[in-house]
Amino acid sequence: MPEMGEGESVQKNTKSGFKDIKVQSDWRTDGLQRTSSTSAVTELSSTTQIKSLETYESTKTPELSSTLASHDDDGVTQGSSFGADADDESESKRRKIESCLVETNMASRAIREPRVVVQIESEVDILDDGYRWRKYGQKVVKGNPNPRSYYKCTSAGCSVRKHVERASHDLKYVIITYEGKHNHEVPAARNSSHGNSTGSNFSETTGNAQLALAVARNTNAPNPEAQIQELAPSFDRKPVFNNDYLRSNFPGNFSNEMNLGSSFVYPMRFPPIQNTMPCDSFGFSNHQPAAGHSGSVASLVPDFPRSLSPCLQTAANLSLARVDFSCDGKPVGQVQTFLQGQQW
DNA sequence: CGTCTTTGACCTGCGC
DNA sequence: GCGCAGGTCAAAGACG
Repeated sequence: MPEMGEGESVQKNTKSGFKDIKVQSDWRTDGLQRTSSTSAVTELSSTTQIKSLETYESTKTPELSSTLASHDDDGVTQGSSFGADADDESESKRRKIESCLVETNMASRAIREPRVVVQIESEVDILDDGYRWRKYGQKVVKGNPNPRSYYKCTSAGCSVRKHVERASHDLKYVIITYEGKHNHEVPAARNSSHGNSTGSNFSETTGNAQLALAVARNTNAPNPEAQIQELAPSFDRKPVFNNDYLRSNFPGNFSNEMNLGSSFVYPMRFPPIQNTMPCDSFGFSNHQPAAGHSGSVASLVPDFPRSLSPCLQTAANLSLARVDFSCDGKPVGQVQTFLQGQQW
């Protein structure tokens, strides 16, 4: 299968010297076959499903986000396909899938597992996102010579899972897919199972990866409504930066409106750190304990773990596909339309 | 000893 | 029904 440029389903910023982080959130219907993001997006824009979506959009209900976000991520998840499968998908199949997007998603939203896909340029496969994970399996997936690792959150009662794999199209990238939502705080004593998470020793790429992971975190919720509700306070957390990491670099304020299913990609640039910038510059408040988030970019996004802050001194680009951050200030860098013609 | 990784086997869904 | 592929289980071993 031809490797497609990573570009469609997951926007990629290619500024030299910048690390790219892509986040793609998704709620999917269990068992629903999915097309690649690319195809799904394309199709949605021209089908009646869109109308339904738009209707929801007008009310800006959580359902909209979840529904729209349902465009797949499998193309991303499977590095080999990365959206390239779009051409391979039969029209009928795609339509079948699309037809399910709204109805099924709506009907089964409660049981749907939220999914967030993150593509990170990282030299290491094992990235610390603040939570503790237990590896429970590894599998070589078709089209990707690199094995996919499966992890579960080790916290009791937390069923969040993630799988990590190298993108077949570019080994520099790690694709992480999160499923589920953590029902607990970031472990206070974070001896991550993912090792190299001691903060300051992170490589640049690792650091960016951490950021991306954190971005992905909590962008998934069993119930979009619940998610949004949760996200709101999360953004208000006050960051405590022990290591002067990137806190002031964040280009804008994340508001309480984090719409998964955004049709935009926000390339977020992380210029050299400026330690003098107050946390409030990001719109963070103090109502959240800093513990567990110190020295981290965690505060930039919901529940950002403290350990995720590494080395963003060097600039980084964040492309948050389908993760809508409403910023007081406009995102640094251009806002790219992810789903042309779609506005939700 | 507790935690985590490894890895082969098993389960399940889907397409033919 | 069969085979394939993805996902999960669980025993065994490694490690601190």
